[in-house]
Amino acid sequence: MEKTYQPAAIEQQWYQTWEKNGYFAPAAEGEPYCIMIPPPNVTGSLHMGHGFNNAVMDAMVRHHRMLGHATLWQMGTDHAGIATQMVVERQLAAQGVSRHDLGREQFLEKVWQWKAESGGNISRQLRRLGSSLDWSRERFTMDEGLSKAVQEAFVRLHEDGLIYRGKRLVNWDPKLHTAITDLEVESREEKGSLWHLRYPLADGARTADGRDYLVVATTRPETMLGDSAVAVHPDDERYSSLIGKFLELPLVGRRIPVIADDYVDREFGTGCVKITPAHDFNDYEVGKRHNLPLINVLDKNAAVLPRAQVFRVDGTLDQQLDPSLPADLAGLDRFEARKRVVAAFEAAGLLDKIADHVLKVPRGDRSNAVVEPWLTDQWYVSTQPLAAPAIAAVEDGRIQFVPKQYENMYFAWMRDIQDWCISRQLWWGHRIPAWYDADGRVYVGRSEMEVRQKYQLAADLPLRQDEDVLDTWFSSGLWTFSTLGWPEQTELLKKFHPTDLLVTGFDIIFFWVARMIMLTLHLVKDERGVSQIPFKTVYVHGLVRDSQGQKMSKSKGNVLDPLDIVDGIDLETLVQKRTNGLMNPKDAPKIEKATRKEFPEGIAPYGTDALRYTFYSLASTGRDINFDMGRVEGYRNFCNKLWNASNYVLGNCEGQDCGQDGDDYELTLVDRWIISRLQETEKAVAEGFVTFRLDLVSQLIYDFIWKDYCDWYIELSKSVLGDTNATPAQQRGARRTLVRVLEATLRLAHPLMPFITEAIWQRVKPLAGVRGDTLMLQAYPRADESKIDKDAERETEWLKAVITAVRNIRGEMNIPAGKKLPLYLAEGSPDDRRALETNRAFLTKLAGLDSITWLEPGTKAPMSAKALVGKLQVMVPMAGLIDKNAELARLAKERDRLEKDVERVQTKLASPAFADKAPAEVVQKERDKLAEAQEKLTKLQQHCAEIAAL
RNA sequence: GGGUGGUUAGCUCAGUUGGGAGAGCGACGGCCUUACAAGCCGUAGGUCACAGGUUCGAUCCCUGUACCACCCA
Repeated sequence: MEKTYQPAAIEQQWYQTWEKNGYFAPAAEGEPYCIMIPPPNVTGSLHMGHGFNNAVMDAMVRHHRMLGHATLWQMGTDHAGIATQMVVERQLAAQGVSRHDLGREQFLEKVWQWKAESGGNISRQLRRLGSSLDWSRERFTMDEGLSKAVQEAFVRLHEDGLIYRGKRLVNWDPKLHTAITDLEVESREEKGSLWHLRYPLADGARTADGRDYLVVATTRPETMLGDSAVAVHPDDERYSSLIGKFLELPLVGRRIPVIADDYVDREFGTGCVKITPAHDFNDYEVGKRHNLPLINVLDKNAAVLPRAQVFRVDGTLDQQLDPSLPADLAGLDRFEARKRVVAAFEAAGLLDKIADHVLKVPRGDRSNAVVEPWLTDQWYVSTQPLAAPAIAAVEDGRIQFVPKQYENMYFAWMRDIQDWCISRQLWWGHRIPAWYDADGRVYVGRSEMEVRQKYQLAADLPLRQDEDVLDTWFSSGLWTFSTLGWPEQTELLKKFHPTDLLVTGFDIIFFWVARMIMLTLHLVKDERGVSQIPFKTVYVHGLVRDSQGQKMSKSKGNVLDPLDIVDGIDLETLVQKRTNGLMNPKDAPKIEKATRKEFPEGIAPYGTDALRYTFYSLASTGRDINFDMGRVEGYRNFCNKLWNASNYVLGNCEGQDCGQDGDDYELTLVDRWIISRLQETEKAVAEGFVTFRLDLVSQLIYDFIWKDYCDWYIELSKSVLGDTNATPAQQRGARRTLVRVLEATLRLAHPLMPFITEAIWQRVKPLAGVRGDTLMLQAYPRADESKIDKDAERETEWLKAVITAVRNIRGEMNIPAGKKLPLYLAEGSPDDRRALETNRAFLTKLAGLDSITWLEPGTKAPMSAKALVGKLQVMVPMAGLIDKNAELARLAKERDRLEKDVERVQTKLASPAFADKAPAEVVQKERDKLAEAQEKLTKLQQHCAEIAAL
């Protein structure tokens, strides 16, 4: 192997080998295990969230594959209706072409062309992360098969009465010209104004205080054109006499009633609220209660219409109301119209006042345009009937969320679920399988032909298909089964559905998880006709943030590209990457400064394994994952440690007899100890996988490799392999242990760090007597409890404690590491004596000793620096080595510690309540602790006195 | 306003039936000891946000407060 760890030299090569050999596809044998990738957006490029998410899935998948399961982790992307259409439109715009210039068909060709050229970006990036996805079964939501599934789902839901078409108020994005759902709207507080407008009372009516007008307060004056009423609170005495009277709507001249409704907040503004049912969700509800007309005054661009469109609450046209609107406002954008309306009120003396006001402004998450509540015809999924079984599936445990607390979030949303608007006014997406005749009657079916047949329509009756497409999330909602061939009952579907695990961020529980559960339960049945769930477990993880806990975003300039951490990036390129294409270019200098400060040297190439390990170490149950580059570096060092340790093992074992054949070898105490520790680690790791605690798994493996194997076992092995006194059988035993433990450890760590483990394993396998082409397909280590050796562990702990005691003296006394020391041991028990004899060679080597003297009782020891291991006194003579005052200072520290201990335990034991009520064993433990500490303290004080007397 | 999660070492985070607080990074001191300076050895550093309560005993259980974050209205 190379002398130093070079991730770039091994990663891509191994990935290609794995993929080429088809190792990612499910094995023919074994219990099925399946994860469907949350389909990345086809326009997307890899971000830290993907990095984390896929690292987790890959660990689970590799783990199960090595457990011998037929493991399928299937790749796929979604077509991202709005995002993709925007990307392609932007490209066209650069050439001065709009999609309308091209027409629908040609535009879609352009999109497919774009997809072919640029859609594979994310796939390449996922490969770089080592994701063992089955690429041979890669799917795309717009593929023929999935499109068929989408169509089938729509038709069936419609037939079951769960999809309907209706005229409703929707969130309209006037920039993208499409409806979007609540979930795609982000409301943020922005500064605005509250305009107080006077509406004159009609028919000579007067307010209680004698005015001939009411004042309404509004944040959106332009919508007054569509007012249907003014509402007051029914109990508001200021206005009670006016309820049922009329107002004359300024600028428009329409008569509108004063109505009473609980919705009104008497404290807000003037207590009078203008009601605009066609342009506000709350007003829409008020309008329904009072049967008010819905007066739409805006077009699809949110510009004022020349004539209003008036509907009744049931969606039918209202032809009685005069739809006239002020001619000078027609065609004006809503914000321009707002200025004109306010000016007109002011000119007419009807502007009461303008107050500053902070309000929640709804913006589309894609376009950032202010979303307009707008009255349109849309398709809806009726969610109530779907929600009940979806709630039940989680309540009764068929589906489990990990961590469990997210179930509450799910329930809360499901119990208050709104019908889901699934139509989108886009071109890119699944066209809605509905046809209309000239009278606007709607027919739903799988094709025009089927529709004619199904509804017995004349062959020559002109039909036109609905122009709209379906929400991308509708197709994503079918993901777990559409990707397996549904509606056909394919073998894959039978074998792998329900899938086992879904790994996702909590932010899309509503967008995706909940909808998948609803749609799957309704549409997919097993052979006995029982509803299937989409997955058994939902592993919900937090969002990756920067080390300060800030959300990573382009506009904040704190995004990290996972591959820049893998490959490294120089500062200038990083600055450029972060400051290019900003929505707000003014932020560039600030971002540049922060970036230069945070990464003065750019980012070093840390490799995929180190990046992955960092993700695992942060994969605890919290909602935020604060990503810290310091930890990546730490885990890169860990990779390096493993690499170098393996170099040591190979150097000592290649070309040597490693005791693989026959049983002519001997295991020392420490061989048995490391084997025992390995079993315990394997056991705990298995538990960590079952409970999805990859942070604990990563910590266990880290500690085992670095602390147990490298710091102790390898060091101890040197005293056998480099010691001419050791027998050949012992040396064979040591080599055998070195190699076999390393080989098992590589298998243990492989799901987390696939590349480095594979690269090393290839060299280690022949020494360990293992066959196989790839570590990927080896058996995952399982703990053998019979090899857990408590005696070996106890004795090794003794050995480590004595070595540490000597090292402590050496370190504190500034004795050079190379200086060999004489060691005296006194007041030891027979156990200590025995442990010494078994471990004399180890102790000598690791503590750097030139002699060990066991002092029988009564024998006088030279004046020494002392430490205690249990009751055993560990002594390093001071003569010529140790300064009296230095030793006194060291002992003082130790004495302080002991005194604190004694005091604390004494206080505890002195409390009568403790002795009476605490369990006897706890009390006894405290007594023992006190006795031991006191004895140590006495000895220490004695020792201090002796030294002080020198 | 309602809800959820969080607050542990300078920083990023663990802490699993309540019984002497841990890791990595950073800091300090000493070492190129033939796998590894991306390293080795040693050391320091925490009234576990705050206030109550339950308990013999609380980082852990309960209540409240503060602050942070997110979700919903």
